[in-house]
Amino acid sequence: MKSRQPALSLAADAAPEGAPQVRVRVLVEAPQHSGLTGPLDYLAPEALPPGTVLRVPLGRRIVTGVVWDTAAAEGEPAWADDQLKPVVEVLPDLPPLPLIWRQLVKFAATYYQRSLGEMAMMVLPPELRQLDAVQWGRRLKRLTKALAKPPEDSAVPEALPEPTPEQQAVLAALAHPPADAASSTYLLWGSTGSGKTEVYLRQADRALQAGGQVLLMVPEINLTPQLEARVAARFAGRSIVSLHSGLTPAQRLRHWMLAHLGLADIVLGTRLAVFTPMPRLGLVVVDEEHDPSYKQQDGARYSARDLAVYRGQLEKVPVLLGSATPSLETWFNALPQAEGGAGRYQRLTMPSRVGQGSMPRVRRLDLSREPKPRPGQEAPPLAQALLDAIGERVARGEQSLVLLNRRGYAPVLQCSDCGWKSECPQCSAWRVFHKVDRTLRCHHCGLTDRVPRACPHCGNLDIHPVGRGTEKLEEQLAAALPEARVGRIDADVTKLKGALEDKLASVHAGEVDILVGTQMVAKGHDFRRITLVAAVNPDAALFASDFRAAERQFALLLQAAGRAGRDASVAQGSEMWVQTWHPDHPLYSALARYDYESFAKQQLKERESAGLPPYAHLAMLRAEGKTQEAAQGFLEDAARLVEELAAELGGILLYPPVPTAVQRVANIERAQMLIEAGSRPALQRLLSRSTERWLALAHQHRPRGLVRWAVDVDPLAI
DNA sequence: AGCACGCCGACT
DNA sequence: GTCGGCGTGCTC
Repeated sequence: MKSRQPALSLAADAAPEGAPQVRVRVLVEAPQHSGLTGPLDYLAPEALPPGTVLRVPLGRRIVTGVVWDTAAAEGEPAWADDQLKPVVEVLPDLPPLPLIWRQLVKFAATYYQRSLGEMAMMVLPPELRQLDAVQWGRRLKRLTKALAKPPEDSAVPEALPEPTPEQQAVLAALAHPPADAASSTYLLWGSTGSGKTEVYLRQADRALQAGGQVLLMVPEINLTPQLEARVAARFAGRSIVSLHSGLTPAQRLRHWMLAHLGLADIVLGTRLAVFTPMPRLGLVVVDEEHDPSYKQQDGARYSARDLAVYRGQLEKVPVLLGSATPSLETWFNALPQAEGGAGRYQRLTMPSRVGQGSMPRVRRLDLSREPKPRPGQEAPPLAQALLDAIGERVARGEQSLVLLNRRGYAPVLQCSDCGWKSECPQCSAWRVFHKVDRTLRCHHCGLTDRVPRACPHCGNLDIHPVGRGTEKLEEQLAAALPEARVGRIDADVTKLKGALEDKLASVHAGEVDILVGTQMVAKGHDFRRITLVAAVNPDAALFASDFRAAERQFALLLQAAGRAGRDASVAQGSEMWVQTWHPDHPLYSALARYDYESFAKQQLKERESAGLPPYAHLAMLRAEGKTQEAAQGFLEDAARLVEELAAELGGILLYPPVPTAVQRVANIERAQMLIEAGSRPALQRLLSRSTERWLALAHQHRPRGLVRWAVDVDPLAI
């Protein structure tokens, strides 16, 4: 039996004569609602430099922490020495996290309204937070032993392609930035296939030659194996590490440590890599900077692209943002002031495709002119003309890519007699019919059941699918074009490890004539033999309530179009088909001309008149509760609590709370309240003064059924 | 978040 | 009589 003593004497007893004397302030993992927002005081036997990673007692456990600073902030009530617990141990031979890392963490915590401790610990490799000093020592020993082995140096450096005139111009501009440049953040605006990657690689080479490290960020690493391969081939003699959530915890720790020690030359990673300490950082590249995956969608909702820009300024190193369809924020920042933009970034342009490849011709297919199917007759899977065009390509041995952004066989199942629909019992959403395994699956909470034989409501045997997803499209195409080999790639196929690679390999090997897929296939993959891309149902985005839907859709369609015609020999006849009820919509006409610039101009005009980003700054206060009233009740009180402050700051609008698009997920009701501000500083001031009040308010609302709440700064969707 | 304490229902 | 449900509160 363990005898327990009062905590105070425990600390005093544990400290031997003359031992721990120095106070250190330590960040530990402590979520916002814990009330522990700043660093905690501990005693150490000697002064520990800021950034030191150590283990400290917290309550009844021992946790990992980071030394933040040494002096207590003024005005903060300091704890008495005899109330402090001693530091347990320091992780040996782990260099302190550098000043810039701490500045970045501080900025991110402040900007995204999270506690310092949460932010700091969240951006360290999860494995590091688990290890004590002994375990850490063992890991480090293994790491150094592996490094002692001489690197195999068998790689033959590949012959460099001659840069195109456009690439040369961009590289020259990067090499000689104007002396009066406002910043060293660049937007590399280059059409799909214009050779942006070659610019990244050459610029990376320059940074490496100058003794620097390179941080190369990509949206999703498993979707861009080709980039990884190219980097590896180009820099064969260099140490390249990857950082993303798909690594094992041990790998991730090892790669992070190599970067931190300055032993890795290139870090290729997803959004979490933006926080990797790199002592010799010389260049940051953010590929496909418009991609929504750069925004973290839970916990601390940071934008890795925006933090990369901030980090570049901190480190005084150039940041290269690359895209064919930049986010409107970035576009606005790169637009010269003379053209109504912010003129913050320097814009570099590469309009042409490398080699003889050209973008496919865009054909808008007007669905309103299609013959209506006779009653009782099922509509063809695609408009006849499109079906014919695909058929011709099958006959010629060319490949087609058909995009439909909906997984499963049918989005809902319905009873023809009583009208029952396959509603999810836990969410305000339909459960999707998956024919492959005959299940009904909720795409929000994951609830899965076998498809019922008969209607669960009235017993009728005739329950039928309504609408269609990729599974059904695959089936329909196979039936309509029996001579074609049809394949499918979506999140369901990819769930199995290695399945994506297998599937892609079979497409590349020419074993598939028609590839059906969701948006994930439109990203990144370099398909040489595809000469037709078709978007089957892209109209939904035209009228979505989300103000970013059009921007996203334009990027997606253009990216999809970029999948076709990569090979000069087939580029001539390649086509991008758009099946639409609104062929004259400005989005499609801009797409048909590959005119991002005028699309962006028109979108910016709309954003300006609607008071939306980049002309306004948004934050979303989100709440989850046991009932919708609980969630909305909190938001109403939250608004009331700060409306005076908002009025004082000026230019701030607090919108009424509303249920979220999918109101209930896993039996939790969700609501949100939009906050709009004319300036970023005003929004920041409001939020920083509000979060502490909301914290206390949330406490009062807990018994009333509030479950969770959070602030989302610069939300992607509203 | 963990992890305790604390006060009410069904079991060896 | 105890095991255990999760409500409330604290962690330098």
